Amino acid sequence: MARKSAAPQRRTDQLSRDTIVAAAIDLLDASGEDGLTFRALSERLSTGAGAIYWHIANKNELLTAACDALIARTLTMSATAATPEDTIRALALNLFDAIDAHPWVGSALARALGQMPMVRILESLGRPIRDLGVPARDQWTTVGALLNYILGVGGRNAANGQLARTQGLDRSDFLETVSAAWSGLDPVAFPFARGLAAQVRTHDDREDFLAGIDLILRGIAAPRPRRRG
Amino acid sequence: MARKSAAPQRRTDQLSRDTIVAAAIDLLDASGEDGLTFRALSERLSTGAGAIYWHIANKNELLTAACDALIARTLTMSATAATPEDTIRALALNLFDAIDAHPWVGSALARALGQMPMVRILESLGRPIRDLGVPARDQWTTVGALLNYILGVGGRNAANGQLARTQGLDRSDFLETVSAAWSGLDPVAFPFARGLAAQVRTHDDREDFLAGIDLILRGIAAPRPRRRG
DNA sequence: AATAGTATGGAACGACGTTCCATTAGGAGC
DNA sequence: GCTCCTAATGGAACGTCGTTCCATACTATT
Repeated sequence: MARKSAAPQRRTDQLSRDTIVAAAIDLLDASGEDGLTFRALSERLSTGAGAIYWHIANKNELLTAACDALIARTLTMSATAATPEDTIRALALNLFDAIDAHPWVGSALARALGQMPMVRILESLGRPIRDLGVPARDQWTTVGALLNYILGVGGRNAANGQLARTQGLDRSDFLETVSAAWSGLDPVAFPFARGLAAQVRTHDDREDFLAGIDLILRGIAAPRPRRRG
Repeated sequence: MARKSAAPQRRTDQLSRDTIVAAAIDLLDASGEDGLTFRALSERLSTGAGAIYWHIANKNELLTAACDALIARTLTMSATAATPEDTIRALALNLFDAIDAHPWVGSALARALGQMPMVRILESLGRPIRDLGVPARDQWTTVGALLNYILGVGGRNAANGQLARTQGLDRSDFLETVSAAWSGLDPVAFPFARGLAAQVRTHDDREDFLAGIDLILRGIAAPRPRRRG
């Protein structure tokens, strides 16, 4: 007896949130931010968009979940080091490497404001910050400063990855272009940027990131000026 | 004599890049990042998408141009203050206020890597950093740290604005939700975040931002440890 | 066997960025 | 004056996206 349409073949294994998140991470790693679409996801999981939406509210939630899975994996690697400073340094470097390897994490983090992935990072930074002797009333701003710095670097890294993918030029080509552009800036209006053009070509992102962390750590250690009132 | 189709009525005034950028800024301010579409832009300028594309390469370039116009306007307001520290503080606060008033600038900045708006900020930070006595070899990382911190805050602000617009809840509602969520976290796994839940509700973004700038300034002023090698 | 709730796969909708194209105004050369 | 050429315009059309909808099929529970 003929049905109205051919019956769609059903899967035997159940689809699950974790399966979907794992597939999303694969897609993001393979094709960048733009690679995560419900069509590509459907094909990869041999299903339809509707089935995915049964487990996931929307794309943003999926992106945050993928980001959280990766951040959680990254943070569990970070053990405590000899000093609180070294713990923070190691933690920050682990995050940098993770974001560098998966640039989409940078932009996903920025959109996951008070949610799990950020909370995890906050928590991991919290203990060493307390161990540094930062008084309770300063802990909020201190961890915030570190977090914002890391987010800033992460966001830049995400933009870098996105640019490289869409423009099709690799990192050194891009840096060469920027360096040349800065060299050609008006020397009266932009003397400082002109002077930095050479470093655009030769700098090392990872070293610079760590130098920034060290700078902030020095700021944390420095005595605070007396408050007003 | 009848033509194939009604002749489209032509404008007498010329469309220009500046006109388009100005209209884009209006749309972004009025309706957020998602408010800038070529359809809305076409309607506002009483033209078609094709005419806009004659002056602008693509949406990303338009967004960067809008961002640059606003950043340029913001930075020209910033005069030099009594001390280099105060100059940096004033500059950073001007940027914060601009991003706070126009949240889309935060995410536009992140995507405009080596381009004009970033160069402008870099340049404005460069002079006071030199005046602080930062040696030439450290200026790159120093200005980078400040820039990344500002970008991080900007990105968070952008996400905030986007969230508020799409979810339809205002800032205090959102903070209340986050604070409640953090209070409900597992006290064993997340003691630090739990302890910060109250501050989520009561903190002041602008003050915290300035506290972060001060922290970094203290780090800049602190003596650097001797290098290896 | 009947039913209710859970889960699936794919079609359809509306909106977006971008491309294409027919058309027009304005000036240069004659 | 007229013709050409180019800069510019306005809107239709294309392909893709996130999301919604719905007919269908499994799986317990009665």
